[in-house]
Amino acid sequence: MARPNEEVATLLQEYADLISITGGDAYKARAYEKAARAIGGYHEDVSTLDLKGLQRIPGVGKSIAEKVLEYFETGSVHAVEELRAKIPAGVRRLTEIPTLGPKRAMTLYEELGVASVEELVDAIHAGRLRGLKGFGEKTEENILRGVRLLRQAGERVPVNVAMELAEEIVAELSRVAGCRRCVYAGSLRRWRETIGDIDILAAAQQPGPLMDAFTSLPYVDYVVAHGDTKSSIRTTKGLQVDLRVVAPDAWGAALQYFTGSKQHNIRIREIAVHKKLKLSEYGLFDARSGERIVSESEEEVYERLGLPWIDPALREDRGEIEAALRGELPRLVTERDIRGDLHTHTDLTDGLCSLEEMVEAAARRGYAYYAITDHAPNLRMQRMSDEKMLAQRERVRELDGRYRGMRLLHGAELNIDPEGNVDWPDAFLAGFDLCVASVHSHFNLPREEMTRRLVRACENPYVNIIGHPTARLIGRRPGIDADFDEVFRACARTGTALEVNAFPDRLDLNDELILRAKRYGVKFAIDSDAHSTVHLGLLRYGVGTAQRGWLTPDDVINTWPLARLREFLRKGR
DNA sequence: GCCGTTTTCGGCCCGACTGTTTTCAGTCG
Repeated sequence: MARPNEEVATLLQEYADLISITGGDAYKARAYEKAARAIGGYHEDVSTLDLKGLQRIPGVGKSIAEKVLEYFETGSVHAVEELRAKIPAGVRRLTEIPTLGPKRAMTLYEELGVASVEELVDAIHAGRLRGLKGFGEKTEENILRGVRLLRQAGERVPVNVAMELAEEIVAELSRVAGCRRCVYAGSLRRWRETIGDIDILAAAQQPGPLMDAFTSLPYVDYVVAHGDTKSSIRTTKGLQVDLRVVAPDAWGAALQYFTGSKQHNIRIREIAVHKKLKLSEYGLFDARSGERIVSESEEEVYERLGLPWIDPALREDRGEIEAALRGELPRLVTERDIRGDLHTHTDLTDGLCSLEEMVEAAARRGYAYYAITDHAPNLRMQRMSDEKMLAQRERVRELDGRYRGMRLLHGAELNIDPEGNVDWPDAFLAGFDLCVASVHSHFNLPREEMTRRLVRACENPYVNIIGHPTARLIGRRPGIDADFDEVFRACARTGTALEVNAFPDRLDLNDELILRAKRYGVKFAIDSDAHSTVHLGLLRYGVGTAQRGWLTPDDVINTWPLARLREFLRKGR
C-alpha cells in the first residue's frame, strides 16, 4: 500500500478539487491543497499521530486534523463522501485535461451532462460545445490535444508508484515459507519512466503457498487469474500485477526472460540459435539434444552465449549487445556513486521543510556535499528578494560542515526568460557557489527562439546546470521544442551540465536525450529537485534514468569529489 | 480552512498568458 501520508494527501487533494468544482471557497480549496502537500512531504507517518501531533504539521489545523483521524478510524471522511455523491468521478477526471480546470469542467457537466473524458470527446465531435459560453474553436482543439496527451500516458503509472508497490509485494512474498527468491522484473527492473504492469518473479519448489499469499494481499481488488505457476491481480488502485513462480534451478533464465525488453530478448535468442542453442524462460538448452545447459543465474546464461552480464537498464536493444560483444559496456553510475544533491529547495520558497531539516536529512543520506537552490525573484510567486537570498547564504555558511562534516553549497534555481536571460546581473550571481537555470514558462516559443534561449543560458558564465531541460511533465505537458543537438553542443563548449531531474513526473532529461547529449561530451547532474526531506530519496529514479542513458560516474558531476566539482563550477572563469 | 496576530477577524503567491470577449474569466506555474 502507498505510504499512509500519500493516501491522506491524495484524499485531501481530491477534496480540494471537489470544493473547486462545486464552486466552494477558493481559499478553502487552497488550504486543503496546501495541507495535502504538507502531509505528503511530512517525515513522520501520519497514521501514528494524534490530534495534537497532526496539528503540528504546517497548514494542518483542527478541522483537517480531525478529518485525518476520521479517515484512519473509519476508512473514509464524511465531508469528502458528501461531495463525491454530488459530483461523478468522471467530472473530476476532466480537470486532469491540461487547460481544462474546475470551472469549465462544472460548466460542461451542468450544461451538457458531460461526466467523463469519453463523453467530452463525443460532445466535441457532435458539435455540442458550440455556443456554450467560454468555449470556442481553440478551446476544443486544446481539449482534444490534452486528451491525446492524457491517453498517451494511458494506463501506465509513474515509476515510483509501481516501485513502492512492487517492493512491498516482494517483501511480503519473501516471508512466505518455501520462497527461495523473489524480485520484481520487467520494465520496473529496467527503470522505465512509466510502468504498465508489475512483473514479480519468485523461486520455490512448491508454488502453491506463494500463489495463495499473492492473491490474498490486502489491496487486491480482484484476481484476474490464479494458476499453478502464474497469477495476476488487479489492485484497488487499478494496477495489474503478475506473479510467476519458477523452480529454483531455472531462476537465471526466468529472470532474464521476464526482465525483457522484448527486443533485447529477441536479439539474445538469435545469438543462442546461432550457437545451436535454445533459450527460454526455463533455461538455455542444446537445440539438438534438448539437454539443459545452464539456467541458475543470469550471469551464466549470458556467459554461455559469449556475453558479459548486461545491466537491465541497458536491455533495450540500443547497442548494448554490440557493446557487450566488444567488451565495451559502460560501468554505469549507481546511487552509491552520488556524493551530493545539487538542486533542492527549502521553505524559503516553495519547499515544505526548513533549511536545517533539509540539510540534516541530506547528511543522513551520507552526502559529502549538498546544494540549496531556492527559486530566484523572477518567479514572482516565490517572493524572493536579494535580502532573503543573502540572509539564507549567511545561515548556510553557519551550518556548513556542522552535519557529519557535509559541505554546503549555496545556489539558486534561476528562471530562464524567453530571451535566455536570468534573474540577476553577473555581480550578484558571482556570490553563488552554483546556479541551476530552468525554463518555467513560455513553453511554446518557435523552435529557433527556444534554441537561442537555451544556448544563451548556457553561455552565461554563472549558469552551471540547466534544470529539467525540456520542462516536460509526463502525461501532462510535452517538452519544449528546441534543436537539442545545438543545445548539447553549447553545453559541451561552455562547461554547462544538463540535469537529469529525478522527480518521477519529470525524469528530464529522459534516457534518449541523455544518450544523444552524451555523444557531445556533455556532463550531467542527477538531482532530486526535492521540495521536502522525503523527496531526497527520489534520486534513485534519476539514477535509473541516467543508467538507461548509459551514464558512467565520470559523466555525472555530483559523483565527483568536491574539489573536482568546484573546478567544474568555475566554468573557466 | 489556516494563520497570526493588529488576539478573534482579515488576509491568504501574484502575475502572465490564452482565448474569449469586448473588458475579463479561467488556467497555470
